[in-house]
Amino acid sequence: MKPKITLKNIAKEFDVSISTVSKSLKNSHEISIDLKQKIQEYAKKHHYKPNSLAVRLQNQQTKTIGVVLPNIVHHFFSTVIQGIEEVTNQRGYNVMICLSNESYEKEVLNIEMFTSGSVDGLIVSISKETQKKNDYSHFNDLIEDDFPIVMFDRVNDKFECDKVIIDDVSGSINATNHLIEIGCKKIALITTPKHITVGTLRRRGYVKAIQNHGQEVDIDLIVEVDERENIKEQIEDLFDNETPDGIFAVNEVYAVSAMNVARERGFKIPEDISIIGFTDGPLSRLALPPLTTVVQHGYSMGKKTAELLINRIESKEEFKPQKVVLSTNLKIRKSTKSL
Amino acid sequence: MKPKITLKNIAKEFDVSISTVSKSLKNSHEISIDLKQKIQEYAKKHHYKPNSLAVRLQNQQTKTIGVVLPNIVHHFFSTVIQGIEEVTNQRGYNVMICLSNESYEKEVLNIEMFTSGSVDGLIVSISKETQKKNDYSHFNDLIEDDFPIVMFDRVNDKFECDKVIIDDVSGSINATNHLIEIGCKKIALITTPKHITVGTLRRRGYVKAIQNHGQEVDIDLIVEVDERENIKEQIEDLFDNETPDGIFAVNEVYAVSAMNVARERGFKIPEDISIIGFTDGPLSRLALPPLTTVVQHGYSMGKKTAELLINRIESKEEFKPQKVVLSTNLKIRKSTKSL
DNA sequence: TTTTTTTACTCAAACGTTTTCGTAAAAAAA
DNA sequence: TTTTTTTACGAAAACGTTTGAGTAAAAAAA
Repeated sequence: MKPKITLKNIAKEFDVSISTVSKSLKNSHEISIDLKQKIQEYAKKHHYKPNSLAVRLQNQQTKTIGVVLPNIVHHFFSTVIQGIEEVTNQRGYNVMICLSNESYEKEVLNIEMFTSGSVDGLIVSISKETQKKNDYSHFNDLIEDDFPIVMFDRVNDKFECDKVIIDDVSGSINATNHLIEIGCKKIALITTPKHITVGTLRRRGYVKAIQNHGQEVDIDLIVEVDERENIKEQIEDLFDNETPDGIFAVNEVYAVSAMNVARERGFKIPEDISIIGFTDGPLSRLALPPLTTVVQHGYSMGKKTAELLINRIESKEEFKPQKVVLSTNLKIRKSTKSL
Repeated sequence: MKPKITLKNIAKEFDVSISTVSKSLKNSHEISIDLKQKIQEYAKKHHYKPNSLAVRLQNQQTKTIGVVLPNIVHHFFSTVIQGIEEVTNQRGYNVMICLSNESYEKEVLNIEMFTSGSVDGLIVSISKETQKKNDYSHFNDLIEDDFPIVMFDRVNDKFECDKVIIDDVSGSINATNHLIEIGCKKIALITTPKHITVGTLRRRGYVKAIQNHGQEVDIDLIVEVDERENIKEQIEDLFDNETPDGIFAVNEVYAVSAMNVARERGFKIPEDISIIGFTDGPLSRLALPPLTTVVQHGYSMGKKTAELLINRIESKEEFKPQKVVLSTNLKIRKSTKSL
C-alpha cells in the first residue's frame, strides 16, 4: 500500500507548519486564500483523508456506536438493525456491528474491543451461551463505569441499564387465546430449552392463557426443541403421541417445521390444525398457507434502542435507567381457522 | 459516564512516570516486582483499559478489517460473514460490519469511514443502487492508493483488486440442464432486472443451457421481477399466460413464491412442475417439498475472501490482483422430478 | 509619524499510548 | 577501594490530529 498522506507530509511539501495545513483544509479565515487553494488542491490530488483515529482521539468522542449481536441470520435482528441505523444516522452517528455468534467468548471480546475507546456507546443483545453460563461479569465494569449501554430483546434484569424488550408474555397469551377462541382443544407448544429467556417467557404466556381458560397444561403437548439435533424429528415425536388441533411455536422455524410435519401427516391447515408462530419474517410470509404470527416490530425496537442510547450518551444529567416494553400484535393469516 | 482512567491518572496516583505505568501493566522486567504489583492491582480495580484509538494510532495498524454489505437479511450474506469471521479471528483480526442497505450514498459513507484509518483492509459487496448508477468513483482513490480491498459476489470488473465470485453462469447451466434432463419442456426463468449483475449472469446460464439443447429461448417464459412491486403477482402473470413444467428461479424468494403460485393453481410438485432455486437457505430447506437448489457455499466464499485480504495486508511484495471463481453444486431435493 | 488593527502565519499543548535511550543508585565484581 | 554490572526508573519522541495563543509584517487609522 502507498504510504498514507498526512498533514505533516503536506506541510513539508509547502514548507509551512502543520497547523497551517490543518486550517487550510478546514477553510479557516486565518489562512490566505491563495495558499488555502493550493493546499486544498494538493490534498485532493493525493487523496488526503484525516486519520480518523487521530481525530477521534483528539475529540474524545467517536460518534460511533457499537452493536453486539448474537447472529444476523434471524430476520428479526436484521430489522432491528434497520431501526438502529435509521435513528443513528439521523442523529449523526455511525454504527458498527460485531457478531458474537452466540458465543460467550466472542461476546466478551467484542465488548472489550468496542469499549476500549472505539465507540461512544453500546447496544447489546446477549448470546445464548452467555445466557446458559449465566456469567455476566464482562458487563459489570461497564455498568460500574456508567458506560452508555442499552440492551434489547435478550436482556438481563441484573443490570442497571436501559433495556428494550418486547412483551413476550402478552404476545404469547394473545396467540394462545386466539387458538382457544377459534376452538382448538389440544394446543401444543413448541419452544426452546429453559435457559433461553424468550422461550421461557413465551412459554409462560402459553401456560397463563391455558390456565386462564380453566384448563390444565398438558406436559405432553410441550416440545422443548434442542437445536443441536434435528428439529423436525423432535416435532414428529409430538405427532407420534398426540394429535393436537392447534400449535403455538415460539419462532418462525419451529412454526414452519410444525406446519410441514402436520401436512406430511395429512393434516389440512387450517381445517384440521391451526398454527401460530412468533416473529414475522419471510418464512412466515412465504409459507403456504402464510402463517398467522405474533409480530415483533423489530424496526421500532431498533429505533427505540438507538434513541435511548444516544440520549444517554448526550445527556449530562443524572442517569435513571428505564425499561421499555414494546407490545406485539397478532397478524392473522391463513394458518389459523377463522372464527 | 465516569471519567476514563488513563496511564496518566495512574502515574499521578503513584507519583511515577507514565512509562513506568505502561511498563508495569505490560509486566516489563524493567520495573520492580513490588511496584508492578501495586500498579496492576490499582489498574484492575479501576477497570483500566488501554485506549484502543491511541494504541492503534501508535502501532499504525488496527488489526481490524471492515466489511461493507448491502444487507444482511439474505441468508447468503450471513453465511459469508461466518466464513470471514472464521479466518479473521484465526489470524488475529477483528471484523466490523457496516451496511449500505443497498444505498449508494451509505456505501460511500461507510467506505469513507472505514478507510480513514479505522481498518487495515476492506471487504465489499456492492449495493444495488451503486450497480444501477454504475458510479464507482468512491473506489478509485482506494485502488490508486493500493488500499487492501477484496470484493465478493457483487463485484465490478473495472477494478484492479482481488475478487471472489461464484460461477453463476455454470451454476445456472447445471440447474437448467437438470430440468431438461428430467424431461421439462417448458422451462420458465424467474430473474431480476438487468442491472443486477448476478441476475444477468444467471440468466445467461439459463439461455446457454436452453440453446445448447437446440431449443429457442422463449421470451414469454422469462419473468423479470421488479422488487418494488408484489412479487407473487408478477409470477402469477406468468401462469396466466403459460403453463411451464419447469422453473429456474435466481434466488430463494422467487423460487418459493413460484412454488406457492404453482401449488395454488393445482400443480403438483414435482409431478406437474419441477422447481429449482438459487442459494441454499432456510427458505429452501423448510419449503414443502424442500427445494432443489444451486448451493453457493457462502461460508467458503467468506473464508476465501478473508484469506485474500489478510494475505494482501500482510504481504510486502508486488501486488497481483486475482479473481477467484467458486463453483456451485446442485443440491437435489424434492421439488424436482427424479430421472 | 506613531499607534492600532488586520492578516497570515507558527508554536505548542493536548488526546493516550508505546518504546528507545539515558541515567542515577545499588549491587556485584575486581 | 575502585570499577563494572545490574536494577529501576524517567525523559522524550512518535503516531496524526485540533486549537487557542502568540507574533511578525503589512495595512489602516490617528
